[in-house]
Amino acid sequence: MEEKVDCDIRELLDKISSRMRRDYSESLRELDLYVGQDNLLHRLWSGDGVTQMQLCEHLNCEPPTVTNMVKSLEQNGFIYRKRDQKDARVMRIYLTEEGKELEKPIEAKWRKQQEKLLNSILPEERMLLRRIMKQMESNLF
Amino acid sequence: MEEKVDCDIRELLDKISSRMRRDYSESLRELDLYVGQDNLLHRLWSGDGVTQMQLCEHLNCEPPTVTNMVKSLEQNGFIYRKRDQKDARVMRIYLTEEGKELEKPIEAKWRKQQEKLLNSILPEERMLLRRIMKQMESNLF
DNA sequence: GTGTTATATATAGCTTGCTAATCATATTGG
DNA sequence: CCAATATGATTAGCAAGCTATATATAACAC
Repeated sequence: MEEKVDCDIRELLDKISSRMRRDYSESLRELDLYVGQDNLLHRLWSGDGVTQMQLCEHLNCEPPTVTNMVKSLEQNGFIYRKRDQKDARVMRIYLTEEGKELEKPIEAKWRKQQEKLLNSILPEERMLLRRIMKQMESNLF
Repeated sequence: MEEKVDCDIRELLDKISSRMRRDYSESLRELDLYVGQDNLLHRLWSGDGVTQMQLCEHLNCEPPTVTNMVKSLEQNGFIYRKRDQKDARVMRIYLTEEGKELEKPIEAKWRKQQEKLLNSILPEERMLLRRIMKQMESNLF
């Protein structure tokens, strides 16, 4: 019985996240972005000139993934790359004007998505949910 | 303030699910499977001879995704395809012996993963979490 | 019965992710 | 100073996911 509840949680998490990703992905296409690229841009909005390794850490993904995302975002004109002056191995990533302009529309989409997700869930429940999820996060890392 | 809490929830969900997927993916490689394929097999364990459209619905994904997954699983010898007798458009998917044998090891991995995820979260909290997530699920669909 | 429309699957081409292997540059040890 | 090692990024190749498009078959309309 309790086993079943736990199992539902794993499945539910899976369903919710894949559905969210799908919805969100569709919504981002309006801005000529793919899902995940918004997170990379998010990191840049709080400070340009970051290395790809730093993006790896922030996105919690592997270097080739960042290489691909950066390539795609550069081709679409949202960012540009510049080789570091002191260390020629390092690429530093900067926002273009177009990239900077995405901050507000993306934030609006985030807000919209979280409103949809949390609809009719009470503030106390949200607090509790957040606490439990924090615990789950630390369990995984 | 409350805005911030909500935002954390969206981000947390994203982090948790991507981390879970990553861990799980790595774990499945021991069985020569890729993440997502276990869900397809899961549908077959509760009844063979399903069409690809039915798999689409169960996995909540698009037809080309199922085509690719089925191709990969067939090449690895876990399933086989047979054209329907009455409707020549339809492909029916069946488990091979190898595919059937995966049920227990995969269930073990599920259990292990959910134990890791829910570590130190109390039964009452789990019940509540499940209820809130059910609400979130219905918000999205 | 033939033409049109609907349905099931497949193909092409894209991005996100991964791993394994490669390349270029830095750093460190002798 | 030069060899060995470490580090940052890239490339190749794979699977999950998508969209748009194509193909084959079925069902429906006239």
